Amino acid sequence: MTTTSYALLGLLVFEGPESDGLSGYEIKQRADQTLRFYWVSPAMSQVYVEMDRLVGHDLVAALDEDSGKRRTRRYRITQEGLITLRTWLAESDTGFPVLKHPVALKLLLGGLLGPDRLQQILKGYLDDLAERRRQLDAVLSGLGSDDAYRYPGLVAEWGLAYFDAEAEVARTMLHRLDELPGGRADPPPDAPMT
Amino acid sequence: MTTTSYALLGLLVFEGPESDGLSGYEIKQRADQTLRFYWVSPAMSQVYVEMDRLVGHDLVAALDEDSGKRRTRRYRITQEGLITLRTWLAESDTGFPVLKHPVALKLLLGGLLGPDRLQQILKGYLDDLAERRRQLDAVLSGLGSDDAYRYPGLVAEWGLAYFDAEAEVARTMLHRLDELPGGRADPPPDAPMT
DNA sequence: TGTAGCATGTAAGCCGTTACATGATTGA
DNA sequence: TCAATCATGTAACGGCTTACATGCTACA
Repeated sequence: MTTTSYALLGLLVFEGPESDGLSGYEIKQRADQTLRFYWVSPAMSQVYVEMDRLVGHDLVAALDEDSGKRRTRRYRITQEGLITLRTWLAESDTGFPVLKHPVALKLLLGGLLGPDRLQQILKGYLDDLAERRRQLDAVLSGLGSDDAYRYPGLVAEWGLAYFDAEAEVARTMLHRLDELPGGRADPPPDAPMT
Repeated sequence: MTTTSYALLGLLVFEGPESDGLSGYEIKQRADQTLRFYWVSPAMSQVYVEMDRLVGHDLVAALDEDSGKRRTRRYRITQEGLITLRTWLAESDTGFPVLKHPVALKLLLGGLLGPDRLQQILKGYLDDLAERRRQLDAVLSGLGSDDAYRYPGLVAEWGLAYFDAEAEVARTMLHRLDELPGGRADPPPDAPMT
């Protein structure tokens, strides 16, 4: 059982006991709306693999629904799944976040690129951030004020704050690069780091 | 060639042309000091695998140094490596950062845990953040004011700003959880999300 | 003399992706 | 009727980790 397994298991919690559950397809959609922003949204194929595993551990119950010629397998969390999830939440070691930040990586090697190009990259990042922020904001609005989505709401706010903080830092870096000497020109291809 | 390959290749740039280069062991140490904070620090074994690959592409030159009975293989970036790296920096699609945030994930499922335990987790996160911040601050101090480390310095400042922003959000969440109704008590094990 | 640090690698295996394969249903 | 969406899966493979294996060197 990986963290991703628990994350997907967690998505099923929000359906409540009287729901039919979610299809793999729907699980993927929920993951795209929530998990994507601070964990990962696993590939469609991986969702099915995880569900098989969870069913194997009796943490999830699968029910096939045949309507016409099409089979839809719906997944619900079991009592055991709920207990296991709660135990994991309370007792597992909560690791430190892992960040893979290609913009920071390129900034590190800025000496090879020069402030100009670096600023282009940072501007691109600002655009991407604005786009993501919009998406997450839409998700937050979609949650409504329902008590059941109180915690997801908090997480979404966390995400928005993170995007805002990143945008501010990126803008700061943009200005810092202006002040840098040796800017405005490409270094020759054999120049060492300056 | 993965992003991690380029990241490790990038570490060699800072050695300059008149250096002997770095041993795999030293590369790992540099990665622990810098890459760790915004990319990954690959396992020792992976460092050697990556170096083999880079040497295979002629982006890195390896030189064995036999002192006594011990062999140390030192790696330097080649001209071709420098050009390839610069091209990658300028032309590769700079993806959006990927964040794996177990604290946010647990907060999402806060309904199963109750504000109390959640606050413990957030406090633990604040401790971890303070520790990381100290480490990164030490790295930044170690860089000195050498021009060669100007960009690494900027990245380190980015990291510090990120840690500070995270700490602030975590503290905000801590207070929000106080205001939440239904706190201060564990939900019964069969309670649905509240 | 023994332990921490320096130094290099191989093997097994997990997690997850992309590519592939198949087909039903809905609506323009 | 065609495309988008719903729906489920298998196969191949890549990237990375952990565990394992080996040995030197400096120093307390």
